[in-house]
Amino acid sequence: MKASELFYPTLREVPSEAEIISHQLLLRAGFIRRTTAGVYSYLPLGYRVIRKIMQIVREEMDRAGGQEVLMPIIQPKELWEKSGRWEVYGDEMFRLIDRHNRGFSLAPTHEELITTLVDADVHSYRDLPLLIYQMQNKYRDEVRPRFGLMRGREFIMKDLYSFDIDENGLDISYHKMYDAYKRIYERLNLKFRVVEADSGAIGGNESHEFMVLADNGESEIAYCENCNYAANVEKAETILLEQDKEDLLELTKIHTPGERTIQDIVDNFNIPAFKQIKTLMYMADEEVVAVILRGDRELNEIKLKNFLACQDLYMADENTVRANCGASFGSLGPVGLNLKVYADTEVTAMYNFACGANVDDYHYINVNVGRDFVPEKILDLRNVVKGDICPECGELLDIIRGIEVGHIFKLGTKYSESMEATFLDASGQAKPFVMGCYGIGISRTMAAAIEQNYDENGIIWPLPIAPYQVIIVPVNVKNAELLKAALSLYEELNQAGIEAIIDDRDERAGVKFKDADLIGIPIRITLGPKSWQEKQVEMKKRWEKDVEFINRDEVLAKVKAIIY
RNA sequence: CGGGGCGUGGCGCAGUUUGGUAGCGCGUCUGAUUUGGGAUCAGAAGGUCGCAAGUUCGAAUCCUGUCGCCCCGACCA
Repeated sequence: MKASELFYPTLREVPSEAEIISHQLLLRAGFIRRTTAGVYSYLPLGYRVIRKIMQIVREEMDRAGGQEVLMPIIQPKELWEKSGRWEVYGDEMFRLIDRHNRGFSLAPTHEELITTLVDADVHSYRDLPLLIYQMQNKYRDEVRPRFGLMRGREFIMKDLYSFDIDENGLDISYHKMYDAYKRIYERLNLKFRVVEADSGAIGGNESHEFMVLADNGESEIAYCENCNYAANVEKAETILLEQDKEDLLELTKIHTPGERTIQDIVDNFNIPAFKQIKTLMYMADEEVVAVILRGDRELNEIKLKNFLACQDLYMADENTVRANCGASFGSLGPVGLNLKVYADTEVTAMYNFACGANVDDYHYINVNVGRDFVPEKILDLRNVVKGDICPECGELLDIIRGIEVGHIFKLGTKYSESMEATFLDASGQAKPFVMGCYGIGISRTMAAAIEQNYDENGIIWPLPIAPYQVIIVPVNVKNAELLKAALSLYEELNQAGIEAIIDDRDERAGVKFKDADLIGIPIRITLGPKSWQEKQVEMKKRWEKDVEFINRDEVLAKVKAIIY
């Protein structure tokens, strides 16, 4: 491709809408343009990257036995009513109405449709297993789209759905996908980690997320260097260390006027946070419940929600709190509380701690579990932190950040049951398909690749997904001999199947270098007047600082050596 | 949905408090001089100031409404 003909409008300044690096660079380098909130056009360079990612994903899906299909994005309301998700999805789902006043969704995912589709034509266990996938736009009316491609309202996803006879079959399909996903991220040349995940609203039990590691990733990953344990902090567990027992002191109520936070009590009563208890009030559907944690811990709402198996979970407002406890936020505690109290496991290892007294401006000290109150249930409810104990091996956990680019679930029969999708097994019995679902955010992967690979000059594309592999820069196109030499080199690379750009624009060298760095082409070949007299060119790898002078005739071989 | 902010040429912004000929930098076009890390000089094009309805002799500026966008939070692949 000739740069003079390529549509890649680069920007010198950072558009004000872009907050994170991938968004800024994608805009500046002319890869994408915003159409409306959370919706983007992919320009030629951006779309090339998308296609490369798709191609790698496609090859690995096919290798694992997947079959690609294309399904509608516009889907009838009835489909979603059948599974119950017309309600469940709420405002997250784009909805539209046709001229006959019929309701439709812009599909956020395709479980309903694929299940219906397979059910219509697959009737026998002999036709299973079946692995069907699609790559296309999906829609989610995010409350707040942000971070460019990272959290769009329209995004490109690959989703594969597996249909099996039973749990054993699902295990096999699941592990095929697990392996395929690892291959994909290895081939994309991204640093990633596979983590145990909460399966969330989609349902099912086993679930893994594939995280591209990046310092400003949205997800936190707890991992163990020692044993490979890795889990999303939403899911990560830890082990309770045995504590020395203490003699139980007498429960005492103290006056704490104006003290509302854990930190207040730390500051003014010299009671460390780990000797206090934090009491949180939640509305679980219609029921008010209390949750207690060590004072310096954070509640993991997902763990709580999963345990309570409720539809809605949110923090109770002040009126509710006062009505149920007789005091406001700063003075809550489990003692004498007439509500179900769910206690984090760690609380059982605490003695003589402080907490609110359910009377404004009063706290208890020397509170003890069992003697002063009895929790409804003791369970793991907190977020793990750096330094917690690995649940697998007992070493210490660390926390790193990542971007979720892939997620695999075992769905079981959740959708096949609600959609009444069955096959006949060997004994002639109708059975629901046992399903799995396996997603990769294609457009998000593009953004994640940048978050992991950039410098102050721009993007540094991993070779497998770079829009072009080589950029040839004749320093001065008015120098006819130089331009001719550059063009001949360009032809040679093209013939050899190397994807190259030649920057034949009549621009100053500095401009060309800046643009080449910005768009992140991995290999730059520069032809300058001086070295060309020796028939030499300059080769620079985008991810390295120094340049190498090589003979013109070596270029193809050297480039191939880097690429393959 | 709660809180905060912004809509002025392609991009980044000033001008709005106190109404009076719409500005700056970058980019774009023309010419000259330049030519290895976003050149210099000279000239030029390009804006219904988000939209609508008001107040006024006069509105980017004041009032009302409306749309869009951004940030923080709750939510999420």
